[in-house]
Amino acid sequence: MDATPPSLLDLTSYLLAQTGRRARGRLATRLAERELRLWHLSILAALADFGPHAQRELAERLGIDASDTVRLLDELSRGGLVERTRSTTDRRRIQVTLTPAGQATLADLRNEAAAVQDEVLAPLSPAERAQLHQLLLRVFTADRT
Amino acid sequence: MDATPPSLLDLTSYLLAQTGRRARGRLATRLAERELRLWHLSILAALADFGPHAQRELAERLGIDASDTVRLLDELSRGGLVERTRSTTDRRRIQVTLTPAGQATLADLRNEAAAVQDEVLAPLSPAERAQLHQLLLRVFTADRT
DNA sequence: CCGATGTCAGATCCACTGAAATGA
DNA sequence: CTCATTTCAGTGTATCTGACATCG
Repeated sequence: MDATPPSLLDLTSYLLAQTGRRARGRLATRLAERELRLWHLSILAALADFGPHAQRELAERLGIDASDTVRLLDELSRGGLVERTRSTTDRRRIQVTLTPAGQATLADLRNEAAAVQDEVLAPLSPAERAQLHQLLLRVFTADRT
Repeated sequence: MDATPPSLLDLTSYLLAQTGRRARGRLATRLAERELRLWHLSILAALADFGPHAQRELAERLGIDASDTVRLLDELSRGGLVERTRSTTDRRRIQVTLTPAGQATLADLRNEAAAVQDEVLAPLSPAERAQLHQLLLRVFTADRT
């Protein structure tokens, strides 16, 4: 009596939304144990991958509202994971850099994410997971208008 | 300067969450023009696929909180899309049935959903879409604990 | 046990302020 | 050189959603 309506299962977009929601939820739960949320992970990853950013650049890259970025960085810097230093050339800008502690937690969080992924994708073989990944990647990148 | 961090793109769960969020958002936008939301579609679909439900059954089947179900049904019945009738055998239960108007809008919403899906999955060939659908379906059904 | 109401936390979005840079 | 405009960080807030707690 808890079967999902077949007409919804026929919609790929429904499956996408639901499975995405679950993956999101599971990862969020794990991050919550460290008092972090998904955006924190995204920010740390962006800093690790691309080096220091101005706050505005971070917001733009990740598609977060600038005002929310401020608050997320407040939390990260309170935990000592990032450092804010005012730019000398343009005193409006604030450069955000990843601290060693930030790098360490990022490595941790990546492990958590990998673990969640193993749970969620458990029913698929390694080859199928790779396939799914490639398909999603194409859908995702095409949509970056 | 707006590229997503590669270390996030490596996470299938990240792609899943993001593409899911977008699909969700797009569909929600379309439904909003009809003053409806995603859960409304789910409820109508469940009633069409499985016939009348008690409210509790609907909540369980769709994984919605029971308290939210009440409010969603309030809105649907205000629009004349569903009907609530108290069960004669168990007077605590309320049977929810789909009205003809509900069936009509459901058909409409399915078209909208199909259109959104075409947008989102545009970069994939028909064969690839089918592949993606199958993979997601397995992930989804396995997770119905 | 079921339907219904109230409420709370999280996320997203939007408007605004003040400081600093830029350009006519 | 001055004034208007734009850019940036930061604050405040409205809204929506999902989850929970409780009541009849």
